[in-house]
Amino acid sequence: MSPEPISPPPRPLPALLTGVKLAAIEKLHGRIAEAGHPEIRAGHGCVFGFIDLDNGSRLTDLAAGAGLTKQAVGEVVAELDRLGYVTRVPDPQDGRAKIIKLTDRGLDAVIKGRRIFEEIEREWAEQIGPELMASFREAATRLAALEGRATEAGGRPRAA
Amino acid sequence: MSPEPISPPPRPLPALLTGVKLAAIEKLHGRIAEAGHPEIRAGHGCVFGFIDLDNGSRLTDLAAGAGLTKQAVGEVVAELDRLGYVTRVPDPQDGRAKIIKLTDRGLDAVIKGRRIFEEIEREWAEQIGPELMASFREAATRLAALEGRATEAGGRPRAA
DNA sequence: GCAGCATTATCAAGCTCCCTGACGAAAAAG
DNA sequence: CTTTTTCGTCAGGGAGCTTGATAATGCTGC
Repeated sequence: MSPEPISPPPRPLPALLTGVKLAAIEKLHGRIAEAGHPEIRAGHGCVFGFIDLDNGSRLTDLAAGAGLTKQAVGEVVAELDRLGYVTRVPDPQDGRAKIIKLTDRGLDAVIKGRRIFEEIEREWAEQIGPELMASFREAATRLAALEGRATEAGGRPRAA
Repeated sequence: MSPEPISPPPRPLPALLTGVKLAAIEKLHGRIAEAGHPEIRAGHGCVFGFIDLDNGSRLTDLAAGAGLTKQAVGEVVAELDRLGYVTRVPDPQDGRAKIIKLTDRGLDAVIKGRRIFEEIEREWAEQIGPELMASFREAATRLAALEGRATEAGGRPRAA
């Protein structure tokens, strides 16, 4: 008797999700570069994804939202400041804090980024059907909520 | 008049997928540790996920499958060797190559890992409904295929 | 049979991203 | 006023992956 081959492997779900996620991020950055913001990298999402568009945010709040440390987000903010996407102004209410606010350029990038996300989802919906795409989004939302990872922050930094 | 608030943000799909993926990986590693393999880390997937269970694989093939460089995978293989999950034997057909083969312990880990993945999917199906879960998987599969990322490898390492 | 090129695995160095730890300044609590 | 907490930042480190270089071996054409 042969050693009873154990293959074939089932498709691991995490691998599929990684593929989809990477594809989305690739598309986003390609198009956002074309749209006039070639310097934006994936790592900037911890700021763009959580900043208050109207009033700005404090570093601590950005870090909590993204589920990263203040140091990590602080470095990203410093870079975005250098690139002209955000400014840091002292908080008039609190001498320790600084308010991180989007510049016009930064706001433009965020708005375009959101539009591109919607665009990508629309394209995918055309390819696999709107109902399936809607199910995909709903399932992802519910599973993420189930596991206590509503947005992308779990609570503590990188809580593995 | 106020500056016309632009919020609220839509839920970004990549963030949701990241959450789901992280949750799955967390669960997997927690349970695989309980199942007798506490040393296994997420990074080991580039070997366990692509190795030929029956005949073993060459480093080059593992790297190609995982979409990483041979150096990166080589380091993981060295660690798994140290831990007793794989062995490296010279390829009788090719003096340059070595065949990386799972030990009994390694095979046990892979099989248990697969079972746990199935288990997690089953649990999720109970929580959100089998039809929705099936749709989720189907959509993920088709989207990953669409974007040329069938498994998790895109071709070249980290092709961003 | 041998020269030239491709391929295998590995060594070395570096980069990116994120963490822990420690700190001065300011606010909040007592 | 003193103590404790919070805010942002500086410093250092580690994990994970990259590019570059190298020795040994295989393959192909002559």
